[in-house]
Amino acid sequence: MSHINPQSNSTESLIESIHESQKSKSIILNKMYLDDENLPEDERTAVLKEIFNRNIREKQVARIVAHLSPVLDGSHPQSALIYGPTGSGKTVTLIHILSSFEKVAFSHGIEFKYAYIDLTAPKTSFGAFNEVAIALDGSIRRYRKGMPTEYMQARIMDALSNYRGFLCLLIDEADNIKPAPDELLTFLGKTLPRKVPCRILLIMLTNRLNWEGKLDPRILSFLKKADIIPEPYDAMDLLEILKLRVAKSLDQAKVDEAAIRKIAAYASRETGDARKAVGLLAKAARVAEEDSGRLTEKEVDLAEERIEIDKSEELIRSLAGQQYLALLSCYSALKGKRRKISTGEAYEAYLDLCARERARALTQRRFSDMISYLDLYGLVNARMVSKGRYGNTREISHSLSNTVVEQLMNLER
DNA sequence: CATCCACAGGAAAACGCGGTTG
DNA sequence: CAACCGCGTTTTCCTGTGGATG
Repeated sequence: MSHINPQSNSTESLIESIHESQKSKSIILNKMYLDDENLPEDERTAVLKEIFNRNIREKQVARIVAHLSPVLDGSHPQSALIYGPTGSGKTVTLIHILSSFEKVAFSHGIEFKYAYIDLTAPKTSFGAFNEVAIALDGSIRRYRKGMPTEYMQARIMDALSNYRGFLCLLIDEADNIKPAPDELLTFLGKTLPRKVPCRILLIMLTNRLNWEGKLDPRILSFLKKADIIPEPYDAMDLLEILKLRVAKSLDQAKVDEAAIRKIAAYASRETGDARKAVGLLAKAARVAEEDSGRLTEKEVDLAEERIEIDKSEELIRSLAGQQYLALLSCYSALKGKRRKISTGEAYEAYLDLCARERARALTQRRFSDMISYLDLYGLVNARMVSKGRYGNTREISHSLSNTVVEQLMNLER
């Protein structure tokens, strides 16, 4: 550090100047707001508050509030089951409503609490009880494994034994309890209300429409559910959400309005998933930083493409060995030959590949299954065609862009 | 119109592998 | 330690398919 010769001096100035130019390119001022997962809880709710102050989810909010409103008169509304695709803001909306509702209820002199139970990661019914207990008795520690569920239930009841108001349990991804959700739901819906003075209101969120079909009908009967289906965000909603994020996290002078519109349009065309939209925004901002230093429609296109590539790469990495071999053989067969190949040709290529890799080759039957798997995940296109007398076969063709294929070919593992 | 190709895809048997039991 | 079990994967065997072709 202390010893400075002329050479390192020039290097230092180089570093400085590069740093300067990087800085002038930098768009992201606060990347925290671009990453939903890592946003601290209070910031998160703050962001939400702003979103709702802009009246984005008016209709849905109205629906749900109408459902809850009997509480203000002291009567007990039904439990609710809320369906909605991922990223349509179920969780967000409900947390917002409930926290506001809590305040309103308080001003009406009514005790109303809510607890958020997060089952976004799949849980066993034990794990689910654990979540409930943690949410209710305020302790942070998890209960150790191997504890009887009765004990957990007792803890839950203890926690509630002095509470006489309303308790709303918000169960996120309620369908995620692994073997069977019956145990938890029976307890929450049937046993608990009898043992505890407070009034329990279950709100369950799921993205599977047919979920209730899988439930025990007896459970359904005491759940007395009401269905609410929020529709996904439309482009206008997304635009508002994105603008908010841009204001929070980016250097607005360097962001084109048109680019934001484009992101909103893209995300709403795809799924209406707000999380994806924000993800795309983040990617585009990063692309812009590396590149021109401005976030325009061009950067959005680029980011879109990169997300596409990342997705398929991740997908390919997660493939089982044999499936990966099958994929390789498809594309190596495609490279030599024309645009379309038959299953037989692909299988031959696969056999070759296996011989070279000294891996045990699987049957054609299995291979054909793997082709359908690859087709399902969009790594190849494989549609059934009949060639009349010359049989039925799948025509396998590209579905990945050439750049991806290049990378995939020498993606060693 | 019957035939027949070259596979698809269902069913069931066989295999493999970790874990358990006698 | 062998025998056994449960479970997911793989093989084997099988029937089905749709249109070009004779």
